[in-house]
Amino acid sequence: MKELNSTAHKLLDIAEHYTQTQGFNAFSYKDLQRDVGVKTSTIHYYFPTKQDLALCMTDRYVDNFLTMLEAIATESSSGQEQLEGLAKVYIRVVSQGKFCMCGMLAADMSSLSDEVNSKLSDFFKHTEDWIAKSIQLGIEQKAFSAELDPVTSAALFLSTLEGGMLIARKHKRPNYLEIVITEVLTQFRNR
Amino acid sequence: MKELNSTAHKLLDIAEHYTQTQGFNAFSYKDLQRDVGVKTSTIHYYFPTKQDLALCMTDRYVDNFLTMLEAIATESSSGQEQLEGLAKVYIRVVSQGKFCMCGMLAADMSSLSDEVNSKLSDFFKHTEDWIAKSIQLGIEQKAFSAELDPVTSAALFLSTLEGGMLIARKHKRPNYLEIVITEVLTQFRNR
DNA sequence: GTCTATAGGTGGATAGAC
DNA sequence: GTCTATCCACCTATAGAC
Repeated sequence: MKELNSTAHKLLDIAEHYTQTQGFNAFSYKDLQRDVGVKTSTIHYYFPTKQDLALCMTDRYVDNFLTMLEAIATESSSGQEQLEGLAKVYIRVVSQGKFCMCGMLAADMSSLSDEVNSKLSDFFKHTEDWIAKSIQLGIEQKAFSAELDPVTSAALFLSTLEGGMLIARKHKRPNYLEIVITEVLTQFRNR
Repeated sequence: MKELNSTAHKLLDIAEHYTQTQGFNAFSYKDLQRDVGVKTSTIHYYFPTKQDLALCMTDRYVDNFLTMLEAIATESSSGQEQLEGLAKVYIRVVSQGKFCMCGMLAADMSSLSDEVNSKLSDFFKHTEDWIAKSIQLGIEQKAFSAELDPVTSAALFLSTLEGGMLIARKHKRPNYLEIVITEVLTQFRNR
């Protein structure tokens, strides 16, 4: 990833916020101009096309997200607590009325370049791999059922996060996501 | 719901297709003009604003969906088979490269009127109620664990469908959705 | 690096003839 | 009910001055 100056980062911040709250096709360079205080021509200086913006935004987001996953895994040595740590992040996002940025871009995938789409697929794969490791750890620690297949269960957990988030946001009820996560974790323990 | 003539239905068909494949903000009246073969002014005759289009589209979709749910419940007297029947529908949709129309509109909720948003919330609530009934039935039939809470598990199942669909479509791998559904149903049996 | 100015296209939407 | 013609606001994007 390139080095970006403060203006570029502010632009990405706002673009990311719009993407998570409204979708990639629901904001314009004019919106960024209003919110950041630089003209649209300046925005084009940093991100010549909106596809470039999407690419940088995705790069930065995925980078930060993967760093955060590492931090959660370092902070907690319990597989179950790692999943709960990840869940907490999703719950906080939805309580701000936002959706997962990559989830939103996945919905808007037809508007995005192959390059961005490929990075989105990687995002889901990496996150799933991280979840699978935590589940594997949880099984070894006897917190989760030995019957679980870590890979399949990781797909289920991630699907639950994304889908629960989509519906919780629609209902404006962050607690909805909390409930479905609690339920899937309970089933991981008792299967 | 109003009675709509053949042209209006064709327009809704195409609008629905665009919504499920690209999102509500990613198609225009010009796209409908090209695909249906009537001028944009004619489309405005049927749907004066794009919000009106969204409303009619949602009404028709939800109507058809709830009818389909009734049909599935009638066809199959097994709770587990009812859930599998619903799952099959979602798998077919994702195998066509589409997302759940209400799921997509839920992502685009900031662009939609309160009326449409309220209908979307109802869609998820009704579908969840239907799922809860099937789970309750499955418990009575000893197919699902007696430990399950039907309401909570229904929220989990619906979240899994929506999230699994979002990710499966991103990966262009309908089988992904099939796997997560199989997993959640397995956990319903063994909890 | 940020600006003014503007091009060229597309968005949703309307008036009025047939 | 469908058309032609058109409006105007907005969109992404560029040229060129500072």
